[in-house]
Amino acid sequence: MSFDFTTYLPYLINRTGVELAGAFSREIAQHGVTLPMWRVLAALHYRDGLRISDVAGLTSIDISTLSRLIGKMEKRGLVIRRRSPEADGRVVTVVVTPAGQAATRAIVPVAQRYEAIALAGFTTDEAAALKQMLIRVYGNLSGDALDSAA
Amino acid sequence: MSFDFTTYLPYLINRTGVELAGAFSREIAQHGVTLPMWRVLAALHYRDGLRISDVAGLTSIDISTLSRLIGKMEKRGLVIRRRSPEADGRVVTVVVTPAGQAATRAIVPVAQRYEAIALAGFTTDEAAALKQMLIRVYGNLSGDALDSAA
DNA sequence: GCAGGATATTTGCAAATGCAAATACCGCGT
DNA sequence: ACGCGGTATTTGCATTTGCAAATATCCTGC
Repeated sequence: MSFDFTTYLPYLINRTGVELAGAFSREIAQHGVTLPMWRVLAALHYRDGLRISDVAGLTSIDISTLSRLIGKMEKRGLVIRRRSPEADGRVVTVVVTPAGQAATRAIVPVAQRYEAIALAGFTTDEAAALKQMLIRVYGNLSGDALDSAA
Repeated sequence: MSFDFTTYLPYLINRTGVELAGAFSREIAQHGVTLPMWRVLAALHYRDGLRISDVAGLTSIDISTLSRLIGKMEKRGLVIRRRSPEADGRVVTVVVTPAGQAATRAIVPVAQRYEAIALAGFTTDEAAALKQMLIRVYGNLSGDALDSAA
């Protein structure tokens, strides 16, 4: 049973993610935003007015967790839930408030700094290659590939 | 405020980790083991009889969460807590039982299959390069680099 | 125009999580 | 031998999480 823990891809990804999340979380707490909240803000910065389910898809946060998280963010004045009566009445879209935009503006430089720390010593090409490979891995995992394997 | 969400490293790492974890968890549940439990088993497969704090370091699981997790694993007969009276009496080491070994044997092939799925389309060199880069990133994050940045 | 199945979100609930305080133990200095 | 700061683990507690069921709305066929 040969199994080398230390070069096992899911392990390497997990520990890197946890480490990244921990340090970053502590710092953005000063801006009154938790890490999951930042993820939502980042998704909405990419495109404002997304539906809850779209935010879930982008952030990999469970949709029920997200529903409650959006509630908290609403209470903190970061976002607003909006139901459009004209469109599909089941859909809730999430819109960033000015306060949410301010929080995003404050955190983006922190986020960029952390990425720079993570990629210290990487050439531009190396960093791009790493990202591209992670995108490929994600592509391999999403959707049907897994179902057929199970 | 330029910030491209879709090529932001922590984002790419997080979503890949979540996707990987979700599919894999569902499958190993059939073996009566949760994902955090598998992480512990994998760490102990690497080296049996580790201290709780060492397992925490290897698995990136919080030490208090781990204390309770080990308790559950003990109840399921996967591992045993051991306090050696001769050595430092504060230390608890964790030892795998035959049932734990059997579970590990059952899951290792599943784990390998998932890694293969994740790395589908990668050459051996590419896969090695990806892993090596993740190890470098982790190195950049652990320890002092972050303190000086905060 | 209405029943019935599909989709989007919310809510109930039990379990997992992480921080901080408590506990147990070590070893040094006196 | 004793107290004291330091380390390893556990426990208390409030929060977060995710699955499954409930709710609300939509849409198609009749």
